Amino acid sequence: MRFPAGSLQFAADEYFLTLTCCPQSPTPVKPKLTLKDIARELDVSISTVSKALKNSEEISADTKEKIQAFARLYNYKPNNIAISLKNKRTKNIGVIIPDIVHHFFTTVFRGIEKYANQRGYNVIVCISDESFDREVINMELLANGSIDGFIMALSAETQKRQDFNHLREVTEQGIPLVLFDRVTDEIACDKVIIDDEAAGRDATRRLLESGRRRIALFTTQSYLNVSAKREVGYRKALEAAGLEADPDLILRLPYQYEEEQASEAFFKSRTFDAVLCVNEIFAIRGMRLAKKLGMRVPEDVAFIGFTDGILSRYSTPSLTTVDQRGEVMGERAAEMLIEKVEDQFDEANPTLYRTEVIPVELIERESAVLGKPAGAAG
Amino acid sequence: MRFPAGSLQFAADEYFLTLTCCPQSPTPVKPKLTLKDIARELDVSISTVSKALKNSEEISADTKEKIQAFARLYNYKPNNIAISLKNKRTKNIGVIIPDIVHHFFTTVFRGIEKYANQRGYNVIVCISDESFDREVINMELLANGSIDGFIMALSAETQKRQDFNHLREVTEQGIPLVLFDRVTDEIACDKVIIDDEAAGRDATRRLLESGRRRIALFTTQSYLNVSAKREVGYRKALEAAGLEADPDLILRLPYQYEEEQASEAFFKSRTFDAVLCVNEIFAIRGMRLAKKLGMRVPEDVAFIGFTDGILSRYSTPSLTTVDQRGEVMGERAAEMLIEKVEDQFDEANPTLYRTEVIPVELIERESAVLGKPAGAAG
DNA sequence: GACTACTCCGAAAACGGTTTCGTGTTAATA
DNA sequence: TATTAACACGAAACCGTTTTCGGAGTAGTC
Repeated sequence: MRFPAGSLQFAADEYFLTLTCCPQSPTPVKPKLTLKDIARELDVSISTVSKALKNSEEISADTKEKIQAFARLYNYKPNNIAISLKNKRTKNIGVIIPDIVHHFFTTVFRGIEKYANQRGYNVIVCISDESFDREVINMELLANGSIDGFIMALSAETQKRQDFNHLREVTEQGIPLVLFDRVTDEIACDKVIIDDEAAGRDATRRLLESGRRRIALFTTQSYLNVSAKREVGYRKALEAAGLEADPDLILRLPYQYEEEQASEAFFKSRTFDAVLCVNEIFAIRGMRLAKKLGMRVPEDVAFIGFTDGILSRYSTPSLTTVDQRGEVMGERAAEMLIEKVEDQFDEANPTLYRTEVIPVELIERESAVLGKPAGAAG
Repeated sequence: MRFPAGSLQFAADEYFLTLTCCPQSPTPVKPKLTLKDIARELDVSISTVSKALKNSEEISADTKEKIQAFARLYNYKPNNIAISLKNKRTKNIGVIIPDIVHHFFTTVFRGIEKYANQRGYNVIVCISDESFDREVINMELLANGSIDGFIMALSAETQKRQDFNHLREVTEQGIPLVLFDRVTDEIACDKVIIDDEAAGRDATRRLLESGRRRIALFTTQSYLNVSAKREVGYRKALEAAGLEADPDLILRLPYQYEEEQASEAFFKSRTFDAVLCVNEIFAIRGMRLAKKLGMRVPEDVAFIGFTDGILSRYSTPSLTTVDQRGEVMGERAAEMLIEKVEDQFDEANPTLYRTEVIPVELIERESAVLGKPAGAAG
């Protein structure tokens, strides 16, 4: 069956009689149309079809119209995979994060997805689950052509091991990489972070300014570099106020702890009037425990956390917290990555690697009443 | 530069001297090795290399060893895109969800990612953001070869419109589809759901059994079919207890509401001793308001929510809630999808579509003390 | 009538693999 | 010594695009 050349009418049924192959699925499948199919039906060459569909000057108006009409009628869509192979770019970006249930990563992810999607990119996610091996495996898998670039935050285990060969390999292959939040100096690439030290310092300073004097710190094991930096800021703020950091007031908890023994003992054996927590959950659990032990929040003890998640907003009292601006981080990371990716295809412009610091914001709620910041010296 | 045939030693530096092209990036890039490169270096044909690397019987032990050693040394990894094009399968699955920040979807997603990854599949996520258009656009984009199948939950707007042509198109093309949670009868495909009606009924019954008599319902606009089903269950439980559902005790809130006026008015003008909420946030906000208005939870008013998220666990009082088993749903959805995908490549076995109902679990915490379930008639 | 110029289109290579089939070489067999 | 089978490998098609290049046909010019 052939269509008369020049005719612009096609009978849909007829056409699919030729294409529909043996119905093997519950519903007979319409196989996807290819350039070859169109070329065959319209008695032209594949190259002509390809050019006509991109409105090339090379093709006559008549032929273009005919081909375009046919393509539209049968809803032709080019095969992404073939285009990827040909162009050596996939319009996919790989995202590797330690955990998706953690609110902060979720918001970063949303920022990435939002921006990438808007630029016509898709996002392939892998969750390392804080495991070095899964991070490596997933990266290697994706690096073999599936993606144009990576955005990632290092797993806890990777940070503990300080082994970054998988990252090095990827960058050496010329695959753009953007690290966010959990980054390392060992790898030269674009980075998006917040100034954790400044955030820790400012939060502590605001507590001091509001009259608190004995400020405790609830933090994680120190190999998580963001926690370590927040602790440095905490110490600096105390020093600046002429106070000494009391090691007794620092409680180091496992990243995901369940029992409350350690913290309860801590509460009972120390006196303090404020707590800085390196994340939301530590803060919520701390507040709960404080209330259980008869302290009032914020009157007796004030709490400041990190991560403006759902818990901060809805807890009672609601949590004063450092908003890490996850969504903004995600958007910026995606923007930096896509810029690098698209530069690759232009020319050789040796743009240097940048580290962007996203300004954080202290959101004041009920768990710590701070008043106006004093002496906001840059 | 050639390697002496039969030699198993290769000098890495030498080799890359030939491959390294003009250093155009900050660090000179090592281009990825292809079969062609190996063939050229080892003076064999591309087909021989391909076969040797898959340990084909056709190739002599000597040659295989030589080729495999070379490939290992230079860390050859086949190009995923090329394989996808050839095999017409990508080992990617597309996931389209309305929202990633919502805890329930996050856990489902984790279940999907976990199972898929374990089976060697990657996950491409698109967020519809509850928008019909974004759902359609993303689906069409991915359907053109990027993925082997879809897992999705319908956006709110899609459910409101009842327009499912984009789903129909995809299934007609023979692309496997699994719907979860927010599903529709209009489309024939695999589905994974919980029995929302039974969950609503059982939660209500348990409240009745614990002595509550005036049970309110906090729900969303009714076009979200899961909410509607939970409401049906709620009504049936009341009927079964010989009570009538009081329309005055049903509060319908916008899906994402901010002001608390409506709810506060509701609290002040009605008397009730329990509340069933169709999600976690409604419950948390309800409890907060109740406490603010001087009611004790659970003594004066008990709360049961849906979704066992982070809020349920950490709120004060912690929330008694229906665990929707997001992770299990995700795993099962992925399992069903991959089964369908891989069946396609075997033979034509017209497996019918299944709807799997994941049993839910009522997690009893502080906000509603229920005691043992009475008369657990199946 | 020969030359050029332009229009319109097709052949073919390329992307990086897989796979079928054919073929040259060697060794075993009659 | 001729026949055959097994072995080891290569040529080529294929997946679905893009793109370069060349060529056929027509028209215009002198």
